[in-house]
Amino acid sequence: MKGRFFWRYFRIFETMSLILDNIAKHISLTPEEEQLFLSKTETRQVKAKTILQNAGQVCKDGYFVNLGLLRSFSINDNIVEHVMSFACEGWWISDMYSLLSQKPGNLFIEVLEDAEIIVLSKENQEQLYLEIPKLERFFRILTENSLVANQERLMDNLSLTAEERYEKFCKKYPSLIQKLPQKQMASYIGVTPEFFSKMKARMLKK
Amino acid sequence: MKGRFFWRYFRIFETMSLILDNIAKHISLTPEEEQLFLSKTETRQVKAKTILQNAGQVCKDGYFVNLGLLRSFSINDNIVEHVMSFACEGWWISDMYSLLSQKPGNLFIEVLEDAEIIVLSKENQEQLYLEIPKLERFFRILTENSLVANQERLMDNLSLTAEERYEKFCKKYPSLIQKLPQKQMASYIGVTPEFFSKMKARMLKK
DNA sequence: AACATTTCTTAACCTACATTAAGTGTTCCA
DNA sequence: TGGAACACTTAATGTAGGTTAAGAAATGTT
Repeated sequence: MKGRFFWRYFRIFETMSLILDNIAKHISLTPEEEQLFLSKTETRQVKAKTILQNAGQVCKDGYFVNLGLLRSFSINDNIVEHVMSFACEGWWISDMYSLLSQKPGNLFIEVLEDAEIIVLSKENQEQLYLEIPKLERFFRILTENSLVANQERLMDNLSLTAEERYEKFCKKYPSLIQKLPQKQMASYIGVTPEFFSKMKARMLKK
Repeated sequence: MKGRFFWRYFRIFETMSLILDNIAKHISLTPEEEQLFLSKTETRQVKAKTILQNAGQVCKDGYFVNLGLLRSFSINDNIVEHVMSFACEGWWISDMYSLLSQKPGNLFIEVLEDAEIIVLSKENQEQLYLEIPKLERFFRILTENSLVANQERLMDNLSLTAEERYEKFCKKYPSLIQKLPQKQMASYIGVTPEFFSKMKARMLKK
């Protein structure tokens, strides 16, 4: 049992710097600023299948993933799910629309694999902007990269076949393919699980 | 002929403040900072059909539209065009991927209607970030809003029919519908001009 | 180990949208 | 002002991907 605790805290210690490394890639903070940043966050262990955010509610937090796997998705006509994004180690995830507008959102955020996440509340984020203005730059760059990725995905959906989108997805996120159930991938590239299955069989024949 | 010049300069004078108003919605600049900002930009008159940015080239500038109408689009297999975005009065437009990465882009930027634009080069933008750090916040917010709009469009493409996407587009950009040729709208919502035409006829019958 | 739940596969049939092609306005500019 | 280029329409035919349904694997839970 001791071992368990050891590993748990070791892991937290180890992953604690992941988010700081992430930030350091774009701006440089002093050790004091780093501590201030961390003090405004909360690290949380969450189990698979936990719903962190429900559609219809106002989103209060952004999440940074230390370990594990999350997804955000919307539900259509109470039936069909559409994956907006996945987030694994080192990625941020949130319902940006709701977080920014503070209006009820359309997205669910769900834990796909037991995860350790860092929670940054909207409130604390705003405070941090005032206390460490450099963070404006960091989140600007983060958002810019998100936007570019999203624009590419949009154009891909308009111009590529499902097969081409799948191949692109595999190249772009090789680590995710191992972890993801097929239906999640199908939803992300924008086809039904049935068609996805057929498509994969067809691709194997070549 | 005198009249022409008068109106031309009157218009520039008048629209000059559009971009400042735009900025003032999110951050407040001192008059000096406003002048500094403007001094880093260049106002340009461009005629319809001008191509401001070519795919395959590195994008050096962002454009703010004072007057007129622009679009960005990519071309598939040298045949099919897909509209990424439109920009009319008060909107920014650029090839974000290329502008940020400084790698050759995939987008064309074309003037659809004679326009007056404000050009902000990447270089000057970076300088302005250093001289007026508040601008980080402004462009962060701008990018955030872009991201949210783009995410919604992506989900709409995954979950709505062409008819529903068209209706949404009409509600969201009523002023654009008047100006845009149908084929541009068709391309934006992601269908062929032929299908778009058929769809409109079908919708009228109801 | 055994049951329930979820995921994946296969197959028959269906539909939203694409393609091709031909014809009819419009716009523009020499 | 006339014709070339472009924008829009209509219609026949084609197809990528959806729907429904049923069974087989895999996974989780007790």
